[in-house]
Amino acid sequence: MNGKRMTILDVARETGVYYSTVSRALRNDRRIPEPTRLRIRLAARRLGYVPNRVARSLAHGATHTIGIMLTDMQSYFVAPMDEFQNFSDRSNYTLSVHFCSWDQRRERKGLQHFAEGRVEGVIWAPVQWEGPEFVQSIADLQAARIPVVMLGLQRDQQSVPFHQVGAKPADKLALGLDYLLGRGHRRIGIATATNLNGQRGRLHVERLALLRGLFEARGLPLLADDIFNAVDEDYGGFDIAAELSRRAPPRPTAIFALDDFLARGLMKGLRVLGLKAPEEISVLGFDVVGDEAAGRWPLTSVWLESRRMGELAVKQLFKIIRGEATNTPPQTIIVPPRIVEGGSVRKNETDRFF
Amino acid sequence: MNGKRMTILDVARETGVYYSTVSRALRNDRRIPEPTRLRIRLAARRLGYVPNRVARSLAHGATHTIGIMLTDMQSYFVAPMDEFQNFSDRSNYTLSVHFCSWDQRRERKGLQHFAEGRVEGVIWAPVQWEGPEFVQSIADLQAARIPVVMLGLQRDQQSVPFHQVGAKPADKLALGLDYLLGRGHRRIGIATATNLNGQRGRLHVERLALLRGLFEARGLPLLADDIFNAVDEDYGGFDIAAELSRRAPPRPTAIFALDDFLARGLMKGLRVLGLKAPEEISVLGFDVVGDEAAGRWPLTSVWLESRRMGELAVKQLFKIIRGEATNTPPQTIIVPPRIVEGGSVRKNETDRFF
DNA sequence: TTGAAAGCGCTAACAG
DNA sequence: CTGTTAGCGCTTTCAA
Repeated sequence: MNGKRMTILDVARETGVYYSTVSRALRNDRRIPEPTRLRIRLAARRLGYVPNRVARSLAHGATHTIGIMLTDMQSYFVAPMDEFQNFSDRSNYTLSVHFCSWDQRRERKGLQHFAEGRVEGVIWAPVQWEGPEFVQSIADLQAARIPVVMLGLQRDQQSVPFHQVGAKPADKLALGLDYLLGRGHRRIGIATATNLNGQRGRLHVERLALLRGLFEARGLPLLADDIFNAVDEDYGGFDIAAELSRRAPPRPTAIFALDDFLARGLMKGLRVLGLKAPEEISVLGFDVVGDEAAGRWPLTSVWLESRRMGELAVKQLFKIIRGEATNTPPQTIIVPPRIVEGGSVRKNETDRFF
Repeated sequence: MNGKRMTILDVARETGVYYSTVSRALRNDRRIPEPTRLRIRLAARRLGYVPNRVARSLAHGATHTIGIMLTDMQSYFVAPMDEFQNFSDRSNYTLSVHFCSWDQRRERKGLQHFAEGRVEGVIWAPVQWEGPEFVQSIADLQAARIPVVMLGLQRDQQSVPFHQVGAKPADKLALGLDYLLGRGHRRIGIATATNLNGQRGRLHVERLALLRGLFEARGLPLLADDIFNAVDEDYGGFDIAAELSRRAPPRPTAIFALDDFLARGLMKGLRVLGLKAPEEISVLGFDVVGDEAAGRWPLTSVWLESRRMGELAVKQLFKIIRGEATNTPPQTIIVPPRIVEGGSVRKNETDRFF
């Protein structure tokens, strides 16, 4: 149980060849004839040899690893992570993932760890785009000369020396609003949740402000009563649905729900409460997470495009790693907003029990 | 921008000391006098030196890294991950996380990667507890002599040579059922979702079967009509609430909801629909995720205990790593079930080990 | 306290 | 095709 770990030297001794021959055989070097290779591989297996990637990396100077730094373990990172995995699998790279739990100190430590571990690239969705920790993290990464692609966009877009991949909230909101206008809606309500704690609440504050501006810019009235501000973190959409069903017309003919949960909860709530969407009231979602393929929700919505962002980010990173793109100047890749129309509903549109 | 990376040799040259002195200074070796240390650190910073952990690991033979292999990025892993992080931070270890997306091949590849990267320990929540890939993964890990703690319990509990930390579904269900009986309920309904795809559906099938057995064992009748089987992945609890509100008494006085989502959706649905819980109907949740501290839900429930499991797992792993526990025989650490009433802890048995 | 030297396990350039 | 050798960047004895 406690024997020393095997090395290529042990395998060499066992097979009577020189250890560099073992090294070659194990890496399937075609210069070693097939039978010898096989013999060596077999011996390696038998001895329980496990290649040492630490030594390997040191020797040829490449770790074949990329670091992923994320704020937390949320569903919107699932699709991007999937893209990272697929792409790096194909390129024979592996991922090292860190979650900093929205803690900038942890984030910085993690990035340093990546640098010291000589990952060949980093994809980073930062906690914040400012502050001393942020600036320091950037300096660290630059000192370490590691290619970095940021997930998201910095507002002013000037001070970050790395590539960025993201979407502009204002563009997405404008697209959504104009979509509703295009469908003839003139009294549009907003479902939001500005009082929630943490990042989600902050996002809602930002979105509501932007949207207000867009209403104004279009000369569209926005009644205070038509802003539905949820306080239930998980089922706020339901409460809004209940509120709507209590209201007699005239009421908004459409609701722009400013996040995924809210939109879906609202949709479901309206259905359960007997208010027909979209006949009696339309719902437009925002940043809906998930794959179109799944098409689980008959919910028309401004798409989050997280998979697309992930894909673009990892592709860009590998471009840099492969030297196909100079690291300067850093590019800002803006993912255009898109509306996905619901209706591609799953079979069990009508829920049933048995 | 494209200069070579600095090494301790560069720092040594810059400061005029021998490179081993630099190595010592950088690791805060007290044999190097304070002023020299400072001078060296400053020079290192100035040159943009970043220590090379690959080389460091090779030299002293310890990577100070532990590998975490998880099935996917779900909320029930958030608390355990937090425990892993906290504990390894304190021990000056770092985490390398992999998600295999319920793909056993990916899982195995990832574990091999851990082995080749010489992680010092692995915490592993397996996709399945059987099958050739599983067996192979175990063999790999054993060959690599890596300490492993499994998250979860194998049903028969015999064939896995590693420590396991988990809870027994039957115990948890029994605790829940007896809790309801203790509160005087005699007609108890079940909210489940056996037809969902994937792991969640499978879990429901298992839970429903176990619970049926428990009803029988207690001579308790279980009406077919009182099994509410949701088909909506996200808002099934709502549909069940709607169904319940349609039913005139006599109806169940309590519903045992067999997962977190279902329970919370049901609870919220009942409230929105005007059925008072628990006055008119009681809801007992199961495997509710989250921190008691948050106490966000006034939902009495059999707790998932994921944080506790994470804590026990990482502690056990470090015990092995530190040699404080022999790796044989592997222990099975069973986390006792617990009911949390509306966010406050009810019962806390001492953990049993076998 | 610091310098010198021997590795850690492997890759890769160069001979043979 | 295979052996030889020189590192990769660092830690860690062992001297001095």
